[in-house]
Amino acid sequence: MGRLLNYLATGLFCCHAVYDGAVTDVTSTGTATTPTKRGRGEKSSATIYDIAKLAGVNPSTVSRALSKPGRVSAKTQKIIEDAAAELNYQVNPFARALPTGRTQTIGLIVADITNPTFFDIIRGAETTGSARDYTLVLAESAESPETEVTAARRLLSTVDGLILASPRMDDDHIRALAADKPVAVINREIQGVPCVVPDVNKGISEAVRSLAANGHEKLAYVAGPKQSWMTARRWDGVKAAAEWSKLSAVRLESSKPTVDGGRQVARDVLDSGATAVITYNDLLAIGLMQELQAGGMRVPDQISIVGFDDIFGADFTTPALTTVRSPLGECGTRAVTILLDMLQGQDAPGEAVRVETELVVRGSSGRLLV
Amino acid sequence: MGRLLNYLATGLFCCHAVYDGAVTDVTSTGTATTPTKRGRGEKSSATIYDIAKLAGVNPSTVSRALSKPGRVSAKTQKIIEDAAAELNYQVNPFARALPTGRTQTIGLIVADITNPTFFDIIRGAETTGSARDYTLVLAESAESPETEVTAARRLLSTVDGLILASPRMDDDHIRALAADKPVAVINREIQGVPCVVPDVNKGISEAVRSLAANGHEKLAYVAGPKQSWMTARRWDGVKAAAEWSKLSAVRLESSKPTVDGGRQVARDVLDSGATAVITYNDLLAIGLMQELQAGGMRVPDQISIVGFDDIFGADFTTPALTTVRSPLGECGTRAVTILLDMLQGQDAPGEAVRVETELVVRGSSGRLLV
DNA sequence: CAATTTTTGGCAACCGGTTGACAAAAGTTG
DNA sequence: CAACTTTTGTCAACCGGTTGCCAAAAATTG
Repeated sequence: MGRLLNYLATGLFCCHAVYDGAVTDVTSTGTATTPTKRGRGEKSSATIYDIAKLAGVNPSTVSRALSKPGRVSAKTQKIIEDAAAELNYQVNPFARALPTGRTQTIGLIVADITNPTFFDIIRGAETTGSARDYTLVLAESAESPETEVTAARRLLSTVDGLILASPRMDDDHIRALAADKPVAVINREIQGVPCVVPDVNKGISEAVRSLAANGHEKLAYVAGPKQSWMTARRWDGVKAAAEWSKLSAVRLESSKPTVDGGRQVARDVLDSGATAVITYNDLLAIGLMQELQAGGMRVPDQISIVGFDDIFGADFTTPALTTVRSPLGECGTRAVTILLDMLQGQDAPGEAVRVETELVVRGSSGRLLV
Repeated sequence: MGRLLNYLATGLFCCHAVYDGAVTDVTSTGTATTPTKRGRGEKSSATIYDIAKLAGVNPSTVSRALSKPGRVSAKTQKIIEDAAAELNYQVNPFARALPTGRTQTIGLIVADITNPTFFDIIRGAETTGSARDYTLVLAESAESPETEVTAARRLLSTVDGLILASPRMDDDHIRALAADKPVAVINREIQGVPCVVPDVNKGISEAVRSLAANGHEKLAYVAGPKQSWMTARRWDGVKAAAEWSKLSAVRLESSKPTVDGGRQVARDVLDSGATAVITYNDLLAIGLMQELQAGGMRVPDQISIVGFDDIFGADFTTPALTTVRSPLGECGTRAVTILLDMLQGQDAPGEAVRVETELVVRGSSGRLLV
């Protein structure tokens, strides 16, 4: 890498283009009145100067007509809009961002693009953003707090606001970011920063109650990454619910929150003597179930398994996975809504927004047959 | 939506920020010598003018030092770099893009972000792009040719080059795009446009040969979407391989290339009398297998199922899915490489780049027990 | 050491929008 | 109909880089 490329941004962007009209024919290669061409020979698109010339007004009037509703008379407005449509005008986002700093984009940082947990968050955020004409910029932190901080800093200079999904960095870093621009956090609660968190208690209570009703007495919780705020919340929930239902609960650690991590923890699960397991996420549950079945255990006859999140593929397994569903899509939607409202000058919600979790009963949990 | 928002881009971006040094401390909130502040009160970052002042040179010299290797003397270069490091300088991508048109980004259009088939392509493209200091911009077409064309046009104005993964639009549209800026296509072959396509024949031959060896005589192929170029290639491959192995092959249509579509086609599969099925993709295979098992069929004893692509989750099923793996990650990598080479003035490869497919044997295919 | 070539840095214009200040035009009111 | 207020459009500066052109400085050559 060149010595100076240090200063360049790199990475992965993705953009679902929504377009609600105004362009008559995207396929046409040339227009009747050719707009200004760029020196480098590419056919560039029309500018507000082209429109101004065609409409017989000043460029700044065009700018106002196109972005300040009500600032120009209806008559001029019409003329300009027609000219814009005729020239097939599209704003140059760079030119707009340069003086204003506004980019019509919001950032979203996730730990791992390929982790299905985040799909729904991304989807929800994207959809909600699109509906309000915002583009979502998503960065990956590769599960590393340092990378996450760097990515967040980098992103913050390019976007109007930032969403952190299951952040791994510490509270102070997040507050520092929030001091610069609007920030919303998903899956973690931080004083002074707007947060959207699934309220795990309802789903966990349902799960534990269901397990108790099926004759289980000893419960194991397979934890996720230590830095994850959620892994602690879920364990708290499990402990509390188990106490309430008079079950014993033990916490086991996993090496990583993946299918592989689930396989590796199978030994510990067996050793613990638990007949029911709740895991930090679905991937762990799937790996665990595979390994247990490979070792001859019957699910759910001998051991019940309950996952967390209800990710894509949770119903591919046999038996299909019982899981506590987090409404991840809704989290994404809520976070974007909060952020955009803040950008429009509204206050952030005083305390964390809670969304409900619920138990999805499938085949991997049930009555204990001894 | 406002009357003028027509002119705005909306959507979803994602960006994995890679950073290879130069910034000493991303966490520091204030620097010793405060750079220019923006009117709106945000702490904005240093500009080349700040650097120029600090280094005692002209801004244009700073610009050259930072982007034209070898244009300034080593001594000045050093002074400027030090000043840049001290001020924690980062280029303003908008300011750079405005005069040059170069954005250091490439576009990638996929049919559906949540379709796991594309994960590996995205990952591969992202990784390769990052390594060469390019940002990937990804757009979703929602499986619609029209949306795809619109998204492509929109994107093309913002990126330096475009990658189309499994495009649904027709050849002429793609050629029109390619006339404007560098374009590379994945999963489809188009004369005159650089393409990266998995060579399905090897993988399919292996699959069919393996099925024949296991005593199967009648084979069904469950096709994907009509517009998909690949669905035809795969059927061609299956037909040819079946003929070679003296199997009979029948083509069945699916309503959509999803788990649900797979479930729906189960009836037709049974009616066809085939004892082995190859599907257009893994999702179809998984749905089909679920439905057949639900109906009491034993896989693979009574019917063998082979999917396509080897997506995330293909091994969640019981039995795990046998599938023809497309090296999707490699496709992404290759496409980006071609594109970046073109951007550096190299010629596009004269004909399609082929990557190998291979059979991954898991539990869902095997000997027919009658 | 003068003449010539090459290297290096500065000037100024430009990319395509936005926006504060201001004046002309239009509308209101007494 | 004059005086005053409001609406509407123009001017010009600015955002932060890039780059062609030119002259000063340095290096090379005779």
